Amino acid sequence: MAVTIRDVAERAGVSVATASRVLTGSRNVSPVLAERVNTAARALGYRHNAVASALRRGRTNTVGMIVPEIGNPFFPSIVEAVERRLQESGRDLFLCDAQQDVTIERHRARALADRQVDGLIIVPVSATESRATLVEAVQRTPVVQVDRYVEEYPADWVGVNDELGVGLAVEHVVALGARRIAFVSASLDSSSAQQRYAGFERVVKRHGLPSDTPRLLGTFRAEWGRSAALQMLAEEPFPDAVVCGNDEIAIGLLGEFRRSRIRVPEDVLVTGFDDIRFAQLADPPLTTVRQPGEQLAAECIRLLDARMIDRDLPVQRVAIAPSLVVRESTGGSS
Amino acid sequence: MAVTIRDVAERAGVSVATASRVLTGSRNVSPVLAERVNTAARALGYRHNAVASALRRGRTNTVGMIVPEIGNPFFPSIVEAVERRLQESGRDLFLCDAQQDVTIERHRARALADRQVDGLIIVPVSATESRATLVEAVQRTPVVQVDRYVEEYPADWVGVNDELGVGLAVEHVVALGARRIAFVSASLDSSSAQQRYAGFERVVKRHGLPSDTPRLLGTFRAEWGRSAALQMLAEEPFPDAVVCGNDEIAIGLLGEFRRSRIRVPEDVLVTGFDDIRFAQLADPPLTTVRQPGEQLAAECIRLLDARMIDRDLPVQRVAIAPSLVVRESTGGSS
DNA sequence: CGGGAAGGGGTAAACGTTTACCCATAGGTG
DNA sequence: CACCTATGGGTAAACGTTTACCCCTTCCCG
Repeated sequence: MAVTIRDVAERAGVSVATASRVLTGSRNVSPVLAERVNTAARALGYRHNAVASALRRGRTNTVGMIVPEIGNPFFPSIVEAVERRLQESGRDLFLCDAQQDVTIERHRARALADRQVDGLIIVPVSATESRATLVEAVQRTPVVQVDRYVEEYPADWVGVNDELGVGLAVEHVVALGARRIAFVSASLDSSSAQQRYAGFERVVKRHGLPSDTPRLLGTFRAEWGRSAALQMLAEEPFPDAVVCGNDEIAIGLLGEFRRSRIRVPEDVLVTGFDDIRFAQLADPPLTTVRQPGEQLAAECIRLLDARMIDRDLPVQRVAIAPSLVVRESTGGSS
Repeated sequence: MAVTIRDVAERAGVSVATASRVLTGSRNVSPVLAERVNTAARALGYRHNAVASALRRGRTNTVGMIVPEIGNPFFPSIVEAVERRLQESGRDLFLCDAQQDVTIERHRARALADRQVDGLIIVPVSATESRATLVEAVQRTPVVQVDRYVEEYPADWVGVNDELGVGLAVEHVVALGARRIAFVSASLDSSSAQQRYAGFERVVKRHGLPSDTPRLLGTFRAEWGRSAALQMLAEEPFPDAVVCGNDEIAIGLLGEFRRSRIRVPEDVLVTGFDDIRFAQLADPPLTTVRQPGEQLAAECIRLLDARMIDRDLPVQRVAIAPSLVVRESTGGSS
């Protein structure tokens, strides 16, 4: 079998305790013995057994993360940022995909907890149906919600102020003269969808804009953007601007408008949300609300670490203000 | 602390052995006792400790996966497919991101092996510099390479026939009358880049096409597509067609062409590779070579399972034939 | 020089499962 | 009835670390 710490100790002529102390640096060991242990370990090709260590210490130096769907290009950006942060403290990230399914999400959460991750970062699939999973997870391990959160259960959260973000987009198109503004987003299953919708309604109301414009709620996918576009094209009057719940929807919308010879931004203004990689590559480049991924990640790890130190800390919800990125889909930079 | 199998056994009035046997189903237990154990477990909220189990059994029911960069939209699609496959056999996937860095890649591989994953699926960052990592991993656990492979080290691989795939694209534009064909791709660090380049040269040579057209090798990113486009615009003569090493490059290229009022496909034909989600949303929708993600995933798991059963199996390399998806960037469907 | 503290070493008991091994009983067979 | 096998149960030894606890020196200080 594999070489164990026992083999190392034997070859170095010390006890396993000493070997362990050298290898983990948990206590001072005389330089002579330390050197002997290190050479023995190297010579034997010793590899630390993280499972045994985890069993004994009760911690794994590992953080779990669950995202609703890794294919949604917004999530990879935040995963990458989180991973970079964790690396600084020498921890590893295990990433799981819930495939937009709360049952799978629950399985993943359990699998991670069963493996004794030191903490869990989760973007809940649903504001309501992910609650049970979250509650269970919180009892087992420190948990931080990112981007989305679960209703009626207080747990740490860090994300962008969605409500404000969509507000920025609406204000922007209003400033450009739009009056009839449509909203295309995902159905209100997730907190982001809810908050973004609320932001839209708030600003529309505040400016006394017509409220009979389309509010089309489907999914956060480009497919939905396409069909929403078709739906709007079939109806009169056509809106001055379409504010979208995320970039993918907006990109789908742009594609369909293009096909139908609707010019953006001349005939209609379009905005997105997230500022994913492809937003600036869209045709025309997409005005959108940028989520500051690095900050989100930094805050997320901070929260998680705080919770790991003290499970009884008061719940924190950190909302970071997003910023508007103006591109050609609303006429380009001022 | 948490409730252990010992607590369950006690409450059910049986030995830990019996409790374990009921809970894992490893041996027959009389229905009466089984029922008692199950109710006890439920009542106490018993959760299986996967770490302890892993230590004792030497296996974890877990597969590790490392991709060069989760932000590259091709990888999520294959990750999703792999995850679905694994789910069928009740295993979990732990995904890691190498951030395009062979050092991080090595860390991740070790972290996964240290945690006793039952197998490792890896898309190597580099054809040469990932070799050491791969060799080390293979000694510790069953490994399957996906999409890319490492040079001069025989290990299982499953991927698409890149050489053939690019060939399809070139043949396609040749059939449409293109003579001067440029190639924009990533530098030849990875096997995919190498194979795709080889496929390009082979078909160009076979048709006796001019070989003084641009061969621009940078990265697999849209950014690079942009600058390659600028480079080509600055030179005479302008090519009839540009075959790109992946979709992201092609999309960057399309963006720059659009800005420079070069019409696609009228002035130049453009093809991609991968058929990522955004290929059909590009402007114009992108003709590309589709990687059959589900098949890749299925084959990958099959290989991994075979290798888990017998470590001494001869090395297998499975190349799946890709297919061409014709869209408007080359004039649309025939 | 007595006593306490500090430093560095070892022994062995955890951590929570799984399972090899043993034992008792029941049932079948010659 | 002797013997064998099948079945279902328990005991306790792993799995590889970490660490509580103990011991022995050495050193410092009053």
